[in-house]
Amino acid sequence: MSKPNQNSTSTGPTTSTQKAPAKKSPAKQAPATKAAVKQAPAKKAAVSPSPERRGELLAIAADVFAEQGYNATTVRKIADAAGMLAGSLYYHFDSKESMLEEILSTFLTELWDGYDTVLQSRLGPRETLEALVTESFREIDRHRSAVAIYQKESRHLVAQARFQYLTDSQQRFEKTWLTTLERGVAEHVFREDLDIRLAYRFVRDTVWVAASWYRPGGGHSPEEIARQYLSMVLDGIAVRTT
Amino acid sequence: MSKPNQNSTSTGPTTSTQKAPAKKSPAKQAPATKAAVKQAPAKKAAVSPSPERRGELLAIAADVFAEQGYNATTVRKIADAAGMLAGSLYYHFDSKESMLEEILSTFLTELWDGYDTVLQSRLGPRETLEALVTESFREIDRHRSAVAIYQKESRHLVAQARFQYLTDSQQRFEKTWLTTLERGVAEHVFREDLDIRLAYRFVRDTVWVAASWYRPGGGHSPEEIARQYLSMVLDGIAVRTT
DNA sequence: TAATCTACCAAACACTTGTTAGGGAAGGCC
DNA sequence: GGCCTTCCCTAACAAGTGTTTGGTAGATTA
Repeated sequence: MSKPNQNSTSTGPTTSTQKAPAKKSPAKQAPATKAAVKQAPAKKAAVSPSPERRGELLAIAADVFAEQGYNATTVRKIADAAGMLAGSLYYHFDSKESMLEEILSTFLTELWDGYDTVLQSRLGPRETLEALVTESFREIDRHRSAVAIYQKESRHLVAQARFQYLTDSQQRFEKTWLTTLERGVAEHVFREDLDIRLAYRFVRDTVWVAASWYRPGGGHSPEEIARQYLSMVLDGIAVRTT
Repeated sequence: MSKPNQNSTSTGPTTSTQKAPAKKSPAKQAPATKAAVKQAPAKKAAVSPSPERRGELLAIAADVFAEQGYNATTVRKIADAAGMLAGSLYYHFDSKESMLEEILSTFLTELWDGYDTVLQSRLGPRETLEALVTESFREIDRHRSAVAIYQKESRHLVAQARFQYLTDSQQRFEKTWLTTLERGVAEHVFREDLDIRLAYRFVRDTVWVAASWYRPGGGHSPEEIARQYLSMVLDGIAVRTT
């Protein structure tokens, strides 16, 4: 009678794999509606529940996921935080997992929008690194919950076909950074005596773990933090002995 | 008839708070045995189940916790990995949570043993930092699962009185690092133009996130990784422009 | 040989989990 | 007015959860 939800807006960033429902989730539940699985009912348009409300609820869910962890978060807790009952969430979303997916895919889409803008500027390697790091801190500022969730859960999710885009994004991420670092070494702006993969992980991790402690409005703007981080990453914390 | 378990060996590192059972866990379950909660039955000695077997099982549990996450890990999965049934675990441990506690407390105890050895040597600030970082990578090498668990779960656990020692350890950790950094600034071996708290988080995070990708026997020894990390942290990845 | 321990199994328990089905109040539109 | 849509509630479900209880095979001790 009333169930127009589904994730019509999960654009599936970086790669538009758009896998069919696949259906795996918790247990073989309700063998009712035995058909209607074969090919997905032609994507029933893309409307019904207002996208604004979805966005609100997703923001709430993201906060709870980030704070308690995905598995420790029950749909009832999310509903509580939203001031409604558990079942009501299923008017907007078709599963707890699809909320997670939409949160992460939205974040990654915007992240890569920012990265692509940087990369298209074709800056030098050092300037590219600076711009990428700064952009990363801006994304942490904007999507701090999503980043925290990504950090904690992505490792367990990559196994599932539904989250294929996480793997894709990660690979593209790695390639982007490695290329930048290698270019820097070739142009003699980055040290060549370092293991480049180690340096990659070093830069990557130092940036993103900041999401675990960063709180917006805490005296430091993202750009300010980025500047300090870059100063440490590029020049180190030791005093120059010249 | 047979239930000699309990966590007699959880020494509760850094601070021996030794809180009583507290009993909170999953729901108010089983109103049977309504008494026997009031004051904990006087710590029934400290023997029975062989400590070796406990250690084996804890190592297995730690691996599963680290890989799947604590909440996503069911006791049945642990039992599976150990080649036994879920209920049998309760001969050795009195709860899933107490396994987690023993894993983390064991790790932290050994970690602080190592740190204390370093700190007692009264090295200069730079040498202290180098030694602490190196020691950290050795601990990651030895307790990689425990470190991974600590990274992922400690944030949710600090709220519980049972895990008070996590907070204690964290505070001591912070004080140790901040002092070392401040000393370094005072002695002009570390840059003084940096936000010291930011530098602290920078160093702390860069070290410990390595546990998420580090795999022992992967070509790099802990000391080797430490050396490279230290090189980046201290001198940066950029080429010196003198 | 009998008594005792150790370490596990088998089966259940009380409860929580994600999810569904049907219904209904509020408001806009004809 | 009647109708439809939007958004939520009530109440339940089936499976999965941590944990307990009682039992027992096999080694160890007496």
